[in-house]
Amino acid sequence: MCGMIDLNTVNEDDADTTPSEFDSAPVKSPAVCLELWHACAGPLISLPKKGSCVVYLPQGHLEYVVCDYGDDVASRLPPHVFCRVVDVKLHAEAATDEVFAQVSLIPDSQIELNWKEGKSEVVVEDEDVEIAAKAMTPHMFCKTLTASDTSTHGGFSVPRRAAEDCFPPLDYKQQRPSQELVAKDLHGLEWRFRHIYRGQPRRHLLTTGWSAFVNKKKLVCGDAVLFLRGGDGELRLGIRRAAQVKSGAKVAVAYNEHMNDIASVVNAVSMKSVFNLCYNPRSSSSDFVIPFSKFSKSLANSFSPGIRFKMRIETEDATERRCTGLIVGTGDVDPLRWPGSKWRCLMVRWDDMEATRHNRVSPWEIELSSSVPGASGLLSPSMKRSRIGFTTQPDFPISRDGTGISDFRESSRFQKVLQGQEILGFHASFDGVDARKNHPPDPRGCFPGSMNWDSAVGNGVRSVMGSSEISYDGVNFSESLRLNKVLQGQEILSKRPYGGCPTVNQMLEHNDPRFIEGARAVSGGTEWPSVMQGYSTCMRPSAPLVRKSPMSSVPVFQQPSNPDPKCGAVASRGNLTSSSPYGRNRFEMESQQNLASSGLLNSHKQLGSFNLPLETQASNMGSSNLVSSCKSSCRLFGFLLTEESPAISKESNPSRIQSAYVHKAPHHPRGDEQFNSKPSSMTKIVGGSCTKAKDLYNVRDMLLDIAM
Amino acid sequence: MCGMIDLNTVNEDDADTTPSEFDSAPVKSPAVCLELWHACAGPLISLPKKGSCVVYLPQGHLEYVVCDYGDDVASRLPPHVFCRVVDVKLHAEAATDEVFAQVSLIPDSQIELNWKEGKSEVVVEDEDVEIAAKAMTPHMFCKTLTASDTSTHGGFSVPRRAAEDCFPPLDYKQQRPSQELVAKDLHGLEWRFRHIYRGQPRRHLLTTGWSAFVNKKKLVCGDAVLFLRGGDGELRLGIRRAAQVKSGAKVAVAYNEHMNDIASVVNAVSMKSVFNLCYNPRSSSSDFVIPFSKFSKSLANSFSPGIRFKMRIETEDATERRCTGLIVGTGDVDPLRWPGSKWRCLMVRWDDMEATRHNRVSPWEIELSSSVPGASGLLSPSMKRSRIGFTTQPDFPISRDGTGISDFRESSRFQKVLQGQEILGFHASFDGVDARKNHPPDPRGCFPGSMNWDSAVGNGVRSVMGSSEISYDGVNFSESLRLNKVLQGQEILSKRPYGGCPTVNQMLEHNDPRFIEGARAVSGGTEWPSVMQGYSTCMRPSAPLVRKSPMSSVPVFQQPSNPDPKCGAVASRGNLTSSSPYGRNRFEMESQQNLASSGLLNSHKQLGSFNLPLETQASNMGSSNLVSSCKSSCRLFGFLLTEESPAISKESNPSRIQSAYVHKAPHHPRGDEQFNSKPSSMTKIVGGSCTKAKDLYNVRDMLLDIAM
DNA sequence: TTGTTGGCCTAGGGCCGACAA
DNA sequence: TTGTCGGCCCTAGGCCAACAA
Repeated sequence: MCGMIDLNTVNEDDADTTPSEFDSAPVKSPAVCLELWHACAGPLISLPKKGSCVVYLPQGHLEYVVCDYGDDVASRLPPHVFCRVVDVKLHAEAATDEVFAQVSLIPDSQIELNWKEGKSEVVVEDEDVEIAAKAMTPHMFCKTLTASDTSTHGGFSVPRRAAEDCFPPLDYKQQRPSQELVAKDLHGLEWRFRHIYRGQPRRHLLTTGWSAFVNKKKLVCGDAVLFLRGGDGELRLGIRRAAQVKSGAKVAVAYNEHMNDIASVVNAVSMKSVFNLCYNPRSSSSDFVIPFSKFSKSLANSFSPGIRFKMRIETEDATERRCTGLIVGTGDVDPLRWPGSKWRCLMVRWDDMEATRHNRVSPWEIELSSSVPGASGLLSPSMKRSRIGFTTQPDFPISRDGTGISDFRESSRFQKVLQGQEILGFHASFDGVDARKNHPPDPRGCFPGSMNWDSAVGNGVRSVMGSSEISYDGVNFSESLRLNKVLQGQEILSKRPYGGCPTVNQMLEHNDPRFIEGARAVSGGTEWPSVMQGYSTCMRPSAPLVRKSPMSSVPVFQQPSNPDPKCGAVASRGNLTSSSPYGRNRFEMESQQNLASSGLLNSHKQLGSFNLPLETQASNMGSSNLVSSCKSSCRLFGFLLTEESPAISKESNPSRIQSAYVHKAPHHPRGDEQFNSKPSSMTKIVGGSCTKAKDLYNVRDMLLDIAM
Repeated sequence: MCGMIDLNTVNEDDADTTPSEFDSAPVKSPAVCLELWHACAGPLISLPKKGSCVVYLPQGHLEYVVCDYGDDVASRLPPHVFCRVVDVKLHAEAATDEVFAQVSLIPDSQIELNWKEGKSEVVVEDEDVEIAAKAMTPHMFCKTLTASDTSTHGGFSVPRRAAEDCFPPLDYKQQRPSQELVAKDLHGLEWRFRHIYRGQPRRHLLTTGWSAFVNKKKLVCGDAVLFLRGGDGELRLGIRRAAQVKSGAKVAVAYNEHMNDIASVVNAVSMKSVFNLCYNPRSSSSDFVIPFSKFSKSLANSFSPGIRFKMRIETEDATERRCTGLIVGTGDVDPLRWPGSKWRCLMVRWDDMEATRHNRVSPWEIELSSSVPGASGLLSPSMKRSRIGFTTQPDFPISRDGTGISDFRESSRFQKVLQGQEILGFHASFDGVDARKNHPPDPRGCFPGSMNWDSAVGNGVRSVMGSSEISYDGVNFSESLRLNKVLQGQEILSKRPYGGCPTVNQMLEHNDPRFIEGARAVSGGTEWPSVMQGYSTCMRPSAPLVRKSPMSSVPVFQQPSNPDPKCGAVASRGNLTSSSPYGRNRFEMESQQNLASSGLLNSHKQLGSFNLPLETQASNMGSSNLVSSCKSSCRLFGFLLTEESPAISKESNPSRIQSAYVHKAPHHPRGDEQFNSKPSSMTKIVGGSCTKAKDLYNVRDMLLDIAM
């Protein structure tokens, strides 16, 4: 009993170091435990790797922050800011323990130039050796808190295997084995718990100290806690909060920080200096920073009206849905301010009508269902020319009757785990058996990392053709590795060393710089008519669009001509004015897709994918030789799409940037002496909340450096 | 018991509407109860009146926020921004209940022009009739919480008179009279308390509900609560927190908001549009917005090296000290960025050496000790010329042996109240009996308001001579009215209707616009040599300053010549290098001052103060015909200066702007349609925290309107 | 008159095994 | 295996009068 009181007292003291209600303005701790950070971020996280190339889209960023904004930013920024990742720092909110990453980017016009010229150098800085080493953390568990866990009445019921795996062993010979656990949270704060093994039947419990933790962290039923035993034996303790509505104040803070971000980008682009964005893995998505490879590969495709596609969409509970739709047009969202921007340049029509999804998507968000391996790459040069030169060739064939083709990579990524499943470290067997069976690891020992960007962009793997299906095999393997363990619907992440892959520099098929440069200087009529925007759809003369009425949401297409003979799919003939002609049985549709894509795979492989690329960021058609083995998985996936089953439907999707960049760290782009001398004094004033102080400098920089 | 539980439950529910620890970013409620706001703001508050004229000094504002800043602001703003007060809105912080006011200003160059031409029109908008009517609130009390009040062990002990005055009467015939009190706080939230009259001897207590209030408001021993029964009988409940160290986060937020303020000023000045500043009555002072009348009157004086002055300085516990010193020079603080600025243009030397006060003050901060009624006005035209034209006349005589002359307005303003003193409404007798006896109210029924700016600036009363002692009588009366009730060291504010005074437009003695225009275009040598700054002191040739060494803090003056014969004081002869020659007995000094000032009063009255002006903002010498009756008050004042006695030393000082402007509300200076259309949608996003949302618009405006 | 203290009651925090899903 | 419940203990919140300043 004395020990229990001591525990409580200790936690009470610890609590004093946490921010009080009065000064809980968002303050971030500078650095956190790497493995704990990843554990808290969850399996969906994918971060750009230091040294890799990305594309930042200020248009998307601004749209995410405000629906309406002035022309000033647009006039100062290109629609696509090509950058190199200078640094990636991991942080956690002091008040909420929410993890986020600070990504430092530096504009690098060379990336764009190289790309336009068709060559692409990607420098790989293998600074992540120790990161990779530390990333292996098998001893970890995550449990969603039950009502009992969070009630004031009792303690925390520890799943048996979790306790045995993560906690120091108890002396079971004693009648009531117990010990004191000390676990550090993301901020390094220590939390002490009494761990006891008692009851009939025996079970592991955390008693004293637990309720203090629950109170201080404001945990509620549905939140998850996460214990992790590091290689050093130290116990770490993290939180994954249940999806919750953001308060007005939080929204406001996020807005503020976003505007700072954008202001700093404006400055940084003109100064070619570093700017920072913050990456919040668990916030709602708005992909305004994407890997360069994903960007370039997606643009290697041609997006003609009538092409079917699919897209993964996250839901609040971190589960994922897959939606399919039809491209109905292309064109600038905002031809005045962002001419030539690829941001949401595709007008789409979704298959499920009840969804109130955006009717515009960006090329990299989607995967074309009807793309043919090799076709895109083979046709792309002429495509580019046709795009500019008004040829009558359609960019791409359209699958027969509009259903398009879907791939099955999704299904293999779903690792169904039921309650009571074993917790396994990396050394244990993988759940992704099918994938491994069919695609043994790269003989050169190239292990994909858990963070897709790292392995993909960092290693600079890029297919010659720019078609992502070339790299499919490797990706599938990578993903099966990534999400291999789940306990009670909470993923157990087994991280892999990465960075061992050799850099592969390959040529891109894009040779026409105008494709990216876009119609920035073009008022209309050349590329995508900029007078058509919003609900209007644009297309090339070869596939003229006939709109019934300006406000009609159901445009009518003439059927495209010249379907690609190599493609197993046939151009759509359906009159698209009929309401949702695709609303047919999912299984039937996907079976069709299976046939089409499996047939395509072989022809594609013949095109010379000499390497096993590790990434699939480029969104294009999916095809897989796993088709024969994943029938049941497909059914599962179809089931998941129709029923909400969070415990099973948690999916790992490393090929997306699913997060919004919501916070920014400071930078001082100008060498102004007065400003350089200021931070120290200001930091002193602000005291402990160092990051907040830094944010202020942004405002100051903004105001004094830029505004005045 | 059931009733008690109900009470607790109700408060628990109420608590849900208060911001949680997670979203306690400063959010302000849009409007609060006027009388409660004033009660919480305390007696030191003085707000500019709607329609009145003020001078905003961005230099002071910037210095308050950052010690070091770029040249951009300065190049965009004049040192003195003449403005009209468009609006004054009262607010309270949602998280802390701290009151603040939002002051909307619009630049008005006409004020400056008129002033330079010697004429001054001040429009009085008598929109405050209902305000004045509501401002009368006799039924109020304020109690500093004791250890018992804030302990979890018990409730709140209500002072008997307070309970009888503010709470609904109890049925004392019952054995244990009790009732439920419902009081609304600044945000309109209702708090319920059980009010019981029990114990032996009987006393009033708040039991059930009290601890919930203490917890939710995070009250600690030393904070004060404030009950107020409005005219409608509704009970109101406010908080005055004890002086506390601001957290880093708070400092950061304040910084942020200040920068927004300044940015909006830059924009507003160029656009001649409205900008907003926020006025925090209880924050530390930095007078960068002052009433125009105070500004102009103070500058009507001549500030020559060697002149003695006094200045009121606030201390943390809201008490006030009065400091005296000597003017040792004049000149720009920052001749490069703010040439001609009157901000802290006076270099001073304080009498008490241990004080680490700023060695520069602004003219309106001080009151000259040796000014002679009429002398300033009579001499000022030549002064202006001499200032520009290098005459050899000293601006002003200096009192004999450097002690100077102080007035007794201070003393009459102190209304000593001991514990247990009666609570009296306005209708009751004043404590300022002396003042009333000697200075009956203006026969025209002009009652000074509790907010000095209102009566002073709003009524536009200005003396012909520009010497504030002319208006002394009225001021003294005003102030005695203002601070007439104190209970337990907490003031009970009895507000008066104001605005009943007729506008009096009078000519200023300033005819030379260059006096104000300053040496903005002058590089040096004409007015105040701008090459001399920082520690260097400037003076006119007639009163040359001999500094022992450049870094010496003890400059040596030649004694000024030509003391004004009308002045009872004689020019200082003391060698000012001797350390603190003024450090003598206060009473002796003040007795001297009494004699001097009383002698001066008559001569002054002969100069034709045909009106009874109501304000004393202009800081200049004080003189009073109260000299004979305020001997004891003087002693009290002297006592207060030497001993820290917060319960008694609380002083009303309406003639200062003692607060910093720390927060700003939004404005949309640009007529841009896009911006005008934005607020509604953004407000919707932010939801309840409307003011926060507005703040965001500032940032956006800043970024998009100005920066980009 | 009112701040502080001890007495006393009780709601709820917190540890336990029982029981059942 | 583990979520929930009732039993039980005990702390601390909270109401009270006594006492003292």
